[in-house]
Amino acid sequence: MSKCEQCIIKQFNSLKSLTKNELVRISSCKTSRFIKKGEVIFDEGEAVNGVYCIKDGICKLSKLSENGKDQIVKMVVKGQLLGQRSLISGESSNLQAVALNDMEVCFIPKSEIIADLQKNPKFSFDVLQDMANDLKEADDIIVNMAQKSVKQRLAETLIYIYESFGVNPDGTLSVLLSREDYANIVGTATESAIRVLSQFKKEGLISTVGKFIKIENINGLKRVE
Amino acid sequence: MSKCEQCIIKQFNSLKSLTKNELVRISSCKTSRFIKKGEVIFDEGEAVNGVYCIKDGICKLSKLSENGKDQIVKMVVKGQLLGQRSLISGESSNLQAVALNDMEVCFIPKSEIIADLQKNPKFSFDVLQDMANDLKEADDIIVNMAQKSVKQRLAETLIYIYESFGVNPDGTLSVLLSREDYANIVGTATESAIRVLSQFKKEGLISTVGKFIKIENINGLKRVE
DNA sequence: ACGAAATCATGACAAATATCATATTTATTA
DNA sequence: TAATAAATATGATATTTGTCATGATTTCGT
Repeated sequence: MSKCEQCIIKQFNSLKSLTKNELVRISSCKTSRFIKKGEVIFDEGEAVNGVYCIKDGICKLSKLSENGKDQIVKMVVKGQLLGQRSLISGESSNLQAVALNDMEVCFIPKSEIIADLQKNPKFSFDVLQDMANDLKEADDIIVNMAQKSVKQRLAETLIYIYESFGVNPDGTLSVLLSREDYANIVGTATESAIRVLSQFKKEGLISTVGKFIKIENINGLKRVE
Repeated sequence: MSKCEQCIIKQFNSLKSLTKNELVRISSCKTSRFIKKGEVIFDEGEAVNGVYCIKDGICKLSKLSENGKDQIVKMVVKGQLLGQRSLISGESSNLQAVALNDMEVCFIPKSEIIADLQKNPKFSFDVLQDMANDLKEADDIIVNMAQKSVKQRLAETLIYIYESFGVNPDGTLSVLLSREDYANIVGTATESAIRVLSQFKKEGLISTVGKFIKIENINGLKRVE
C-alpha cells in the first residue's frame, strides 16, 4: 500500500501540515478503498469514524429535506478531505455522501486525526481555515438560494463546475451530472432544471454532447437574469 | 474596567478554554464598547481586526445580494463570539454586522487571539467545534431555503427565535424584528412576510402586541405547509 | 404635540416555479 | 438484441411569490 509521506494528494489539503512522523503513523493505520459511481460513502445520521482523503474522483454531499427531496449542499473533489465536520463536532453526519464517479479514497480513523489536532497547532489551524472557507461558501449559497432566480442559480452552477472542476478534452464539463442532480443543487424541480437547460441551449449559451454539457458563452451565462 | 478572568460571559463561548494567564493577558488589551440599536458593528468587505465577545444584546449578520436586498444569514447573541470566521481566514468580512438592540461588547485584537490559537490546542479545538456547528446550521438553512415554502420558513424562524432567544415576561418574543428583518431572514419580499404573518394571526398561530409577536400555537406553526 | 418619515398592511396583477400528464430518447439487463 | 426501466423533454395548468399601488398606523425629531 502506498505511503502518506510520499502521497502528493496531501499537498492540496490540511494533511500537508502534518510532520513526517505524524504522516508515517497515519499511513500505518489508514485504509485505501475504491468506490463505484453511485455508491453511498456514508449516510445521513451515520457515525463517520474518521476522515476520507480523496485520491481520485468526486462526490456530492446532500441532505434529505422533509418533503423527500435531496438537496446537494457541496461537491468534494480529488485532493480534498471528506467528513471533517462530523469528526470535529463528534456527531453523526448531517449529510449523505455519494460518489459521482468512480473514486479512490484513503480512510483515516478518527482517533489518529483527533490526536494530531490536539498536538499539532499548525494542522489544527489549517483545518480551521478550511472550515472557515466552507462556512463562507455556505453563506454565499444561502444568499443565492434566497435571492436569485432558478435561471441565475443554474447558470452560476454551470460556471462553478466549469471553473472548479474543469473540462474534458472536447470542452464539455468534466463532472457529469444528471438533470436531477442539477435540480438538487439549484433547489428546484427536475422539470424546471431541464426547461432552463433547454432554454440555455436554444440561446446558444451551452451545447450538449450526449449527457455532457459544454459552455459556449460564459459571459452570456454570467449575464442571465 | 472589568476583567476577563472574572467575566461569566466567557463560560458560554470558546474563551472558557483559555488558561488564567491567557485571560489576564487578553484582559489587558481588550477594549469594552457600547453599541446602539441599528449601529453597524462592521461592514461587508471591512477588515475585522479581532473578535467581539458579546456581553449583552443581539446582532444580525447579513450579506447584500446583487439585486440590492440584504439577506440575514445568522443572529449572534449575548455569550457568543462575533467575527471569528474572518479572523481565521485572514480575509475581510463577508458579512455585515448590525446591532438589533443596544449591545455591550468586548473587542479582543486579532494578534492576541491568533497567538492563543497557535499555542493552546484546547482553545483551538473549541473554536473548531464552534465553526463546525455553524457550518451544520448553514447546511440546514440551505436546505430550508431550497426546499421549503415562505410560509414554512417563516414559521420555523419564529420557532427558532422562540427557542433560541426566549420570551419577555408577557410571552412575546424577546427579539424584536421589523417585518423587513423577517423577510430578510426568510429570503422573501417584505410584503410577502407581512402577508404570511397576517395569515398566521388570523389562524390564531400568533398574536401581536404592538410590534411584538407572541406564539400562541407552536404545534400549529410546526405543522404549517 | 405635530408633521414628516418610516413601517405596516392589503389589493390587484404579473412573473416565476411546481405539478401533472405524456412523449421521446437513452441506458440497463435478461 | 429485445424488453424494460430510467432519464430527458415538453405542454398545460395550478400555485406560489413578487411587484406596484395605495392607505393606515406607528415612530421619531423638533
